[in-house]
Amino acid sequence: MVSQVQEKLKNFEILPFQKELIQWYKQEKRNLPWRKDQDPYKVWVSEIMLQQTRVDTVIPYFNQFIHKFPTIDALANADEEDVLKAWEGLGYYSRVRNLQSAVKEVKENYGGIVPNDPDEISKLKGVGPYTKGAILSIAYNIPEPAVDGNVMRVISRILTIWEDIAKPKTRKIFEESIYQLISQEDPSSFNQALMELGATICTPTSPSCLLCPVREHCAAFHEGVQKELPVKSKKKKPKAVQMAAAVLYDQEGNLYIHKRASTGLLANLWEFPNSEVQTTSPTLQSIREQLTYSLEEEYGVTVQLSELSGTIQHIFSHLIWNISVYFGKVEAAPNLQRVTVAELERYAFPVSHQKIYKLFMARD
DNA sequence: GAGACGTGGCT
DNA sequence: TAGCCAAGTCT
Repeated sequence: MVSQVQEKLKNFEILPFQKELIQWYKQEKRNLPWRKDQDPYKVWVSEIMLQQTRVDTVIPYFNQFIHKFPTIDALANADEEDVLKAWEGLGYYSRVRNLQSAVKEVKENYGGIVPNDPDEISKLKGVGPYTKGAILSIAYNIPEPAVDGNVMRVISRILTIWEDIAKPKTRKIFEESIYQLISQEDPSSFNQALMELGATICTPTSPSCLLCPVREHCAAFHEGVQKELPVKSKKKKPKAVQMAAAVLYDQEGNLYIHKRASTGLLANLWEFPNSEVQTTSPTLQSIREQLTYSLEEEYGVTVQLSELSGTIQHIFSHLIWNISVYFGKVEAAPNLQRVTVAELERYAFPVSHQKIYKLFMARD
C-alpha cells in the first residue's frame, strides 16, 4: 500500500500544492480561540477537546476551561471534581482525566514544559498519534503528520486512496503520504490547512470542489469520484439496555447521589442511584421491584418508591439507556452522598442524569 | 484489531 | 426518521 502511495506521488506537484493550500489557509482560516497563540498547553487542551467533537461545541468549553485552568500548573494542581465539572457535557470523560494525569506528568518530569520529542510526548496519557503530530506541528513547528478524519478524507480524495479509513492500519498510509507532502517551512499551517479544508470545503457528503484551492491537484475531482471517497465501513448499532433510577430526597429537601466507578463508562461522574434491570426475566419482576431490591442491596436503602414518574432515553455511541425514573422519600442514606440542591451544581453529572434531575424538578 | 468510550447536530 | 457524523485513544 505504501508503495502505491509512492507511485501516486511520483507526478504530484508537491511544492505548488503546499503553496496553494497554505496561502488559502492563511487567507481563509477561521478565527478560533486556540489560534490566538501557540502556547503548547492551549494547543494540547484544544486538540483533546476537539477529538470526535465539533468546533462549535468546543469553543465555549475551551474558553471556560482555559479561564479556570490557564496553565499546566493550574490544571495539575486542580481537584479532579472541578476538572470533570469543567468537562461536563463534552463527553468522553476519560479524555480530561488522562489530560490532567499527563499534565501532572509534564509538571513533575519535564519541568512544566510540554516535550517536543515525538517519543516523549507519545508517552503522555491520552496523546495518541494524531494529538502527538498536532502538538508537535502546531506548537513547535515540527514536520510531523497529524492524521485525523479530515486529513484522511482530504488525502483519500486528492490521491484516490480506496482503503477503508475505519480500519486502524489504514492511518499509516495517510501518515506516509503526509511525510511526503508536508511543508518543511510551515508544517503548522500545512497540517491545520488540511484539517480546515476538510472541515469547510472538502466535507463528507457534498464537497464544494468549485471553491477548493487545490482541486487541480485532486485526482478524485478529475475523475469525478469525490463523493465516493473516502471508503468507510459502517459501525454497528448501539445495544438497548433497560435501566431504572431513583431520585431519593429527604424531609429537608436534600438529594442522595452516588459517585461512579473510576474506570469504564462515565468514570468518576456522579449519578442518581440506579440499576440495570431485566425486562425478560423469567420471574417477571416489575422494574420498580427490581430497583427497590437493588437499592437495598447496593446502597442499603429501604424506601417506598413512587409509581413510575417518567422515562428517559439516552443514546451513547455504543449503547442506549432506557431509564425508568422513580422518586422516593428517605430519612437518610448512609452509603450515598447527601447534597442540597444548591450544592448539586458542584458535581459533574452525565447528560443522562441531568435529564433525570430535570424530570424531578418538573414534578408537581 | 474490534469494541468501549459521549454528546449534539445534521440530513 | 435512523443513521452518520466531529480535529481519537485505550484496551
